[in-house]
Amino acid sequence: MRVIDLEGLEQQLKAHSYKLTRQRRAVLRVLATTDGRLDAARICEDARAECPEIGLTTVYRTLDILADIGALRRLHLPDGCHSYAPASPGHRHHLICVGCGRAVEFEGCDLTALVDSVASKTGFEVEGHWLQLMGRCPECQSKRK
Amino acid sequence: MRVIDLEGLEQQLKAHSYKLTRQRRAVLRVLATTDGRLDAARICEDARAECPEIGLTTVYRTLDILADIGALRRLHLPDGCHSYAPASPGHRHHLICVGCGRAVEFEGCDLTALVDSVASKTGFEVEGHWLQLMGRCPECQSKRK
DNA sequence: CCCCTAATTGAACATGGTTTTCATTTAGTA
DNA sequence: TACTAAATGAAAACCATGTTCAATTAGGGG
Repeated sequence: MRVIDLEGLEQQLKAHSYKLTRQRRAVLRVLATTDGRLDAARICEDARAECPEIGLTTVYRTLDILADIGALRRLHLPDGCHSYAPASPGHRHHLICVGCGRAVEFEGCDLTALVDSVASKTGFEVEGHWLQLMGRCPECQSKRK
Repeated sequence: MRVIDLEGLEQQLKAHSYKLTRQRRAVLRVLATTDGRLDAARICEDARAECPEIGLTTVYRTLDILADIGALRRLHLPDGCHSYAPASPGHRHHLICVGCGRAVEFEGCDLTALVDSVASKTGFEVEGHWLQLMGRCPECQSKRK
């Protein structure tokens, strides 16, 4: 199980002058300690272990905040949108397991050559890109036999 | 206005033994002749010029079929999912205008180095990737002044 | 340390896009 | 032309997400 920096997340919230409520703490803990697929409903369910009265509404609100301040990235999966994965600062992308939904960050994509060539061919101003790798994590590979 | 191969699309449907109905023809024509944003509601609206009785249900069903047989690709935009763009056979990606939603295909991404490096670092079997460029098309650039 | 106030919350309801249901129509074949 | 499975449209169901609003609470000022 991957553990990311729970305190760091709390600091980020405070830095943006958001209050640290029990509900938000619970959501952060789920994000910091899970490695599977994270949609709002699942996060809510897990968060109830620590904070039983939390509602879906609050989960959505918290996810929005975290995405705004860059602590979280929305993933778009083939079957739909809006799973979430914790995001480090900087330019990163995610590698997503098609078996279990686990998301791993990576960096070091270099698309400048591609972007330049496409921009000059089309006349577009390219403002950004969006890249995800899809694959199968080691656990799901062995489960498969 | 980009015009793609309408007859080709019809052939593809027949090749998969789908019937060529008036409704499907209308949807195909919209796909073949538009270059703007294509969500289901807009497609339905446009298709009514040729087939006034077509319903949204049928549009969704037709889009599903076309995505299944690879004639269409679902695009995921920042504000939501599920716009569609006609897809040529082969390995292509789309460059999408954040202003008007127009989508342009391109090819020639070469990610093998990246994929290999990420795969060996993470132990994942990488099965595929998904890349979209976001930018602003020439028209939307001039509109902006 | 406690009060105060603005921020936060949850329940219920609203919304919007997509899917399902089912009786009716139709494309393509015999 | 007749037949049959596929396709259709209207309506209803669905599901994820957003909004409203009265009640609660975090955290700074006193």
